[in-house]
Amino acid sequence: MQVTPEGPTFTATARRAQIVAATIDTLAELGYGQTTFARIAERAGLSSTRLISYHFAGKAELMSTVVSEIYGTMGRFMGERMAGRADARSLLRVYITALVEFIAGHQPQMQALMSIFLNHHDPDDGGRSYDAGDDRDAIGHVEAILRQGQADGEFRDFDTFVMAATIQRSLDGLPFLLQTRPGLDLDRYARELVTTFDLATRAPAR
Amino acid sequence: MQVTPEGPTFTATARRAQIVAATIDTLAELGYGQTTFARIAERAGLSSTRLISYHFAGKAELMSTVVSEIYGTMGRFMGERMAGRADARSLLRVYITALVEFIAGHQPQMQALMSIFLNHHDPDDGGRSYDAGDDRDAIGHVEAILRQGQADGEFRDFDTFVMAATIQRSLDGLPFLLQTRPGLDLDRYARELVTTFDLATRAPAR
Amino acid sequence: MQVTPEGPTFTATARRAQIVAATIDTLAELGYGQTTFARIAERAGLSSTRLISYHFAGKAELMSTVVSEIYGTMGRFMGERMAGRADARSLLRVYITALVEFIAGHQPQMQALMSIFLNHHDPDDGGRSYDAGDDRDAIGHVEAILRQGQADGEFRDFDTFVMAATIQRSLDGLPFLLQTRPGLDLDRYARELVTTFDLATRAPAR
Amino acid sequence: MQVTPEGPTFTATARRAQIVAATIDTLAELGYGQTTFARIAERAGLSSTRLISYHFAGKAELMSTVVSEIYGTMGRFMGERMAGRADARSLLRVYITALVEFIAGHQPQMQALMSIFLNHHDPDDGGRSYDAGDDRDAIGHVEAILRQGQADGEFRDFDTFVMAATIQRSLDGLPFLLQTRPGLDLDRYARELVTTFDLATRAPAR
DNA sequence: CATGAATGAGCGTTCATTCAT
DNA sequence: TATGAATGAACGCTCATTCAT
Repeated sequence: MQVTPEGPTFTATARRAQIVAATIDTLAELGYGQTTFARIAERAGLSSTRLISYHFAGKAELMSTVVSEIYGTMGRFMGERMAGRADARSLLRVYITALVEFIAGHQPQMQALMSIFLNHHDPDDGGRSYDAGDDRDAIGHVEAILRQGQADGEFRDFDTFVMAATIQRSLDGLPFLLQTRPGLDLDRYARELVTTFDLATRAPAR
Repeated sequence: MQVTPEGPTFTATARRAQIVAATIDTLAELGYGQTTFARIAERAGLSSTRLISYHFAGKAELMSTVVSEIYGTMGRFMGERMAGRADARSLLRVYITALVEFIAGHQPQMQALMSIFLNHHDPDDGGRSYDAGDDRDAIGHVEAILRQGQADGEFRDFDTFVMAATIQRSLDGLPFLLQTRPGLDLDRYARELVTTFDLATRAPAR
Repeated sequence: MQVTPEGPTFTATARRAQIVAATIDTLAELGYGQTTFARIAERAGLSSTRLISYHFAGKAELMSTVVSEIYGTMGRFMGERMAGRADARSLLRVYITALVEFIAGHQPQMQALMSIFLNHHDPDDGGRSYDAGDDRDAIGHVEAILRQGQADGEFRDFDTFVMAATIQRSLDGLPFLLQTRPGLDLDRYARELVTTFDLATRAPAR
Repeated sequence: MQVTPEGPTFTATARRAQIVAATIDTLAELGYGQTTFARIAERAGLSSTRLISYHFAGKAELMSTVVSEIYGTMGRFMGERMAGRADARSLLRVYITALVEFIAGHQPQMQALMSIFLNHHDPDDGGRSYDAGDDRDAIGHVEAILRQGQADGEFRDFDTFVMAATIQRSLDGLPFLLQTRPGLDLDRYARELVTTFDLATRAPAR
């Protein structure tokens, strides 16, 4: 007799993934305000919203699942790209280039994230949005690179927090730019950002 | 005999201003999704939501009034600060410094704007948000400065659109940063940005 | 010193007439349900609905004024046309012909009447509509003619109430017919009705 | 294995029927203007108006369901009664007799129909009421009988449209008459109408 | 005679969620 | 695992009317 380990069934996992995908599309297309269980169910081809309530404890859990899922994918992608880099200038260049590439390839996901960050106020969390917590991670990551560069003498002396926030913002803004300019040349965009922040960060020649 | 031109009464103007102010506060504090007539009325101390419907044709008109009001204030402020500047480096420096100052002094307004831009999809406008149209103006303004700098030989050869968007994003992000770090030194923040974008834009010494 | 007799001012009378006219147009065009003080005021070019409340005790009084006004006009018109007729066949013929003419010349008024009859339930009157009371008058008038015709031997023996109601309904229906068939030949319509009810009512030849 | 075709559940059908019935009663008793979801729910004994919104897409769908339902019942009734009749005089006689009987037995339904026709302006349909479309059907049906009678030489030469409209109006008016005279003898009413329109339509003896 | 301001009640509709299988 | 049925609360908005001048 075989002991089946406890855990979500295959079917359940698939359903959850399907619902998450439909939620991302709805968020990207209609915005947070219009993203209702009814519209998600319609897009996912579900017979009723009941299935969403069944698989997720509530709207909050659904949204945080969406966020986790996207961050997971992004984290794995970035980890692969940045592996084996050592010096800060390379790390920063690769960070920017890779993130532009990821964002370009995951536009709906990025728009979904933005929608959630700016709108989903969790009442149990004192009304705080996700933004504060989650975006700090990204900024922290960049800031670590910048600090290393300064320690190694590669970068000039600037406020690492301000610079990290500026870099992160320039990347986060890409989805909005793409909305206005769908034909934007992304390689060029990455190269321009790399050059801009290379000039802004590097230590002056002696 | 004086002909008094038709127009809104003093009382009406005051009420509208009061409602707009309460709307901005609510948007900043609770986000667009939670900004309902009931909550606005409560914050403004109105007896019922009916007074909002009385003074504004609908939620859309209220929101666009909020946007116009804030943009008006900001435009006047920036106009005063930038008057008399001629060279691009000065203009850019003053633009960044002044906008940081304005944003720091109008945090709720800025958060209200962001809330509206990202959530208020006008169904009559094909579901488009305000963002596309209005933010382009700000980017266009910065881009004009950058182009002038390149034409005058002050700035190096970069993509003015990408650079303008990057600068604008670094400024737009301030409210979020302040939310996380309320004690942020704004003078320093402005100085860091000025330095960063001065290094990133200026023509190399020959 | 002249003693001005008590009573409505000229201005007031004019305003009331203006409001009544706008009400009739609105009723005819949009139906009772859409006939609100706001829409009446708009059509009458009034600055606010307050003027209607000022001149009429309420919606009920406004509506009953509309009814009275139209019935007054119609009564005077019919009275003139039927004067001098003595025999029932002539009276019936003239009644039908004249009423068709009046209705054709007062379509908005007729549609307004229908709207009110079918929709304006007066809660103080036990929810009764105008219909019962007012339409009985018209039927009563026709019935009197029919009774006279039977007494004089001109008409055959039929139920005068049923016949009167049938005749009145055929006339009341004209506005709806005109709505569907704007080009309807009214002279022909009147002649057809006259023939129809002449055949239906007259005593058989001996 | 039996494939059960998709479709409304038994429970859902019952609920819809219950709501439709309550709607008809409310329309008949209070008129269209007072027929709100709240009053319908109250009459149907529903816990909230939400149940109506749950089973019908909106007020428009509810009203058109009411109309369809009544027309369906009426159509089936009339079809049965008129089956097997061939000559126009018989058809007309049966049509009048059967419709009087049906109307007498379905007074609330008839009043509900009238309420809807005269008040439910569909904004998506250019503000047109149901009246134009649906009542034309009834007139068209009668007109066909009249044309046949003329072609067969049974009826004299009259305008079939005017005559059909007159006949239909005399029948449609029955609910209002019954409101004023609840004790009206319906058999007699039908006989009087049959005689009236027989005299009015039949070809003169040669 | 006129009017701007204000109001409570009610409208149809949509929301996320729960109940009962 | 899935689903139809039901629900109370809240939404933006419109109603006729009243207040105060």
